[in-house]
Amino acid sequence: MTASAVKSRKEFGKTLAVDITHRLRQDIVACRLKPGEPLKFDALKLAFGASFTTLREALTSLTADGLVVAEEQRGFRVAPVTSDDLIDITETRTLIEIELLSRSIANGGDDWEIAVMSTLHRLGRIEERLPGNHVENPEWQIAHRQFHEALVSCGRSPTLLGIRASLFERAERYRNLSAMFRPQPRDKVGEHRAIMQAAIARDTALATSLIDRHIRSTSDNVVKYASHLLTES
Amino acid sequence: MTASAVKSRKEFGKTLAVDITHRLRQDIVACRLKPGEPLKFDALKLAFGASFTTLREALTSLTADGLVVAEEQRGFRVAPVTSDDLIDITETRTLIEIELLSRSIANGGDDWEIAVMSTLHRLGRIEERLPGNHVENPEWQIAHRQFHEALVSCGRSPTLLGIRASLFERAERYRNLSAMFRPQPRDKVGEHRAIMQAAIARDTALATSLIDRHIRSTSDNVVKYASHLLTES
DNA sequence: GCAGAAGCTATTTTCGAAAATATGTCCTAT
DNA sequence: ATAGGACATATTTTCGAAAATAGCTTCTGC
Repeated sequence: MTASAVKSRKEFGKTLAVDITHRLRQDIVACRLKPGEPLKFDALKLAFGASFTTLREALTSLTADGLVVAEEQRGFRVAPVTSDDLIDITETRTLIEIELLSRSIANGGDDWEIAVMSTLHRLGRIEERLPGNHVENPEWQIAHRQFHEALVSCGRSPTLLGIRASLFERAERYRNLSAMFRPQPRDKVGEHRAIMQAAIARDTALATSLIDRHIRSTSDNVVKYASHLLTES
Repeated sequence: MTASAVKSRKEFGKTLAVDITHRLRQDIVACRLKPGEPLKFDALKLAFGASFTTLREALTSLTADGLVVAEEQRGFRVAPVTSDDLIDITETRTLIEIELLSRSIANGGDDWEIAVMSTLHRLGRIEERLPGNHVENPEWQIAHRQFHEALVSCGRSPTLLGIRASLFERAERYRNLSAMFRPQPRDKVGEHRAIMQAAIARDTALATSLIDRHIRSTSDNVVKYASHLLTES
């Protein structure tokens, strides 16, 4: 267990349990906690400086997110990574992302266009500064997430947006897994720009088809470079 | 607070926390715990016979399901019912239910057809026995849920099926709310049979259009008979 | 009369000990 | 040798007390 060391308390939320949930989530998504790894309370206590109860609450939250699995009376483990799970996430994401992007294109106004363009711009600037493998760079990850969030931000469905956010995180874990072994990052700049342009142009058919391919090709890349890490099938 | 009295321990799961999660969920879906009602630990302790910690874990789980809302440092409340939320759930359900039904029609074999027909048959028998308002009857509720589950059971996506199950529960709470005030139950028998027939006939377009209307009309009925209970807008 | 502080009460949140359960080891009988 | 049982250890799960926080009431100064 090489979890994040004890940082400043209550970085993310008002309560310790919420804070630890976020930190555990980050550690799992970043694969600092390895897929399938048992999450034992003694070790977590040491790493996060919280009691059984608080940790238990955090793990229960993450179980709902699909990042942790619980076996009753036998504790918690980091959710394993499998090709079936990756396929499942990818298919579900395309369905939901396409729906939300369509709605955003229909509903978005000036502010939406500005948000999409500016988040993409920021992402581009970060990529210029770091020509290497930026997927491991947290700054890039945040900007990347914010661009995709901006695209769907006018979907007007809290439920669907919540599901989308959760799936994005589960997928991000697989991306991080593959990034460890990918020699050079594939060029997403062009893909992102094309999606932005189609969205701003209100070309729903093109934009959704591009986002569909974007999600699928990301998933294919994971299979290509990290298949040896995926258990099952 | 008129929650379910302390029943036999560990009815649903191996651990007490999981058990209490299920019981609390049932109480919320059945509206025995009213929407918006504060869930105070002293009262819950009395009603469920568990400690702070265990209750906290259960409430955290239900927060992820959208049946409970948490305000940090200010405790938990039963999720309020609002027209916006009902619309959101309904729209999201149609999207996901249509997708899963299409996939089931494409993938389902003999076993699937048998499951769909037999669950509908059971539902019909229960409705015959109880010509009144059967929505309040737990036996009917289980059979109704099992019929709809059977329809989508070959959707082959654990993630999507999990989301569907969660949304079904959230919608069920609204149905129960409206059932309290609806004078006579509308006749769902015909609707259910038509959906079953279209599904078995592998008429995807018809089946999905029927399920879409089925979900929307259920939602409309809630608005019709329980609008005075919905806060916001 | 009222704003704001200070203290008191109600409630949530966190903790570490104790109970319950699972897992591993060693012994015995066949 | 091996299956099965009994003990010992490791780990999770649950509990109630203690700490932290929010909300309410009262008091004071203007």
